[in-house]
Amino acid sequence: MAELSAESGIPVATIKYYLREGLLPAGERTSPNQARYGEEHVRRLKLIRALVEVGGLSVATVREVVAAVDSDRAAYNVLGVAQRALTVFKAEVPADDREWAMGLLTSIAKEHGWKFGPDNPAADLLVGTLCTIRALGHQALLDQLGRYAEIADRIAEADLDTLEAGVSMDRIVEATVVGTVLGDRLFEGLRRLAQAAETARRYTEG
Amino acid sequence: MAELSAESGIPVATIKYYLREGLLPAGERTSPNQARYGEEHVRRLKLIRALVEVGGLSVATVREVVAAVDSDRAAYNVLGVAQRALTVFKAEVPADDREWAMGLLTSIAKEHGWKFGPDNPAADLLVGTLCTIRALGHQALLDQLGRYAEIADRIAEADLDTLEAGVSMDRIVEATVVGTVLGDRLFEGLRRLAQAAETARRYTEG
DNA sequence: CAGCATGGATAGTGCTGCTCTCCACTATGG
DNA sequence: CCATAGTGGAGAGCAGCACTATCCATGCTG
Repeated sequence: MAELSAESGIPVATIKYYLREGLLPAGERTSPNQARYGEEHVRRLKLIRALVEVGGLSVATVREVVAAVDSDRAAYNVLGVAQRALTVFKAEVPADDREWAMGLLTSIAKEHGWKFGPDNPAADLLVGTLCTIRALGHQALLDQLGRYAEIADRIAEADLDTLEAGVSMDRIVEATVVGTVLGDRLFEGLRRLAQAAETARRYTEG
Repeated sequence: MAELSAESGIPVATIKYYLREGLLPAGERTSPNQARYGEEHVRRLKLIRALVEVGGLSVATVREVVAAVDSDRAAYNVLGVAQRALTVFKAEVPADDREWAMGLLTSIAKEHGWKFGPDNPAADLLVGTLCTIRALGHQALLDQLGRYAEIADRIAEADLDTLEAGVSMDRIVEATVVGTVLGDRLFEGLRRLAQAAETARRYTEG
């Protein structure tokens, strides 16, 4: 275990904590008080740290995510499982606001051929966010929703191409998770830089 | 204050806490133990809750953000101030990894005409995220970076159009903050739905 | 066989975001 | 004029989270 700690740079106490919390599978036992840890444990630890430090996920969420990574090796519907664990909207909004947002979202979805059930967490996030934006009175942002949706289609294409491109089947689940969590952060950063550049482009010669 | 609490749905104790923490400006005093709160206080409370609950910001970050909203009414360089408060990457990466990521980012930035200083928080976020993705061995995601950057340019255009469209000058700072924080969440949701749709499109008839 | 490391369990720590209690004071209804 | 309830303000308290430290029986190692 000291070796695993040295390799990953994570304190032994923290590794024990992750073991307890079920984020990291137990090592292969060689005796009642000895266990062997392999490459996959190092890999898993890196994934955990990435999700926690970069992705900002809670330990509880990471547990769900790695459970999905471990169980659903059928790759089929991976995205759904990952999304269910990763996307949550906790604040609550009035029912009639929800209805309005749902209507808006449904019309957008129809335009883009998106389908979702009533319990879809991404739809829930969107409905909540839309309501919040409206409550704050930023109509202009809502007016652009269609345009943003169009761009989202572009991104999704790129996302799926990424998965198809270079990922072996036994890592596709992990790639999906990384692509979702780190992909969000990546895009956040790119958007910020692009915003700054666009601002400069528009207002610099003034 | 009871009135303010009723109007906003936030407990009095919490409002006091926000006052103490400097998120909410003090009300107009009418006597040593009485103050009047106006429309702008309700508005500010809504903003705080939106940033905390939907945006997931910490109280400390919200303090910085509202400080920016209050001070920099010159609209000029608002984005920079908002970005500085909103974008942080805390995990650390080895110096040579950083260098590699910086090189990659610089070449992308050159292609897109993006400019940034060495202390730019968005660049920092990107460098850290790129290093993490590489450490996890997801090369495919890095290969798509140029494509993502292109899409980021599209989004930034939409973002700036949003600001120019319907926002009066005295709210442009708030609109920037909302557009950044809630805009990220909004886009997250759209991306998820689009991903699900794209997945269905590609793999359904199988 | 001495001594240190191991897996495992339990308790403790520091931080965050409230929440509760107390206080001196004052607006207000009777 | 006075009892009551509500106010702004300050301090302590509390629950949850992500660790971190301590302890222990065991067993491997020089």
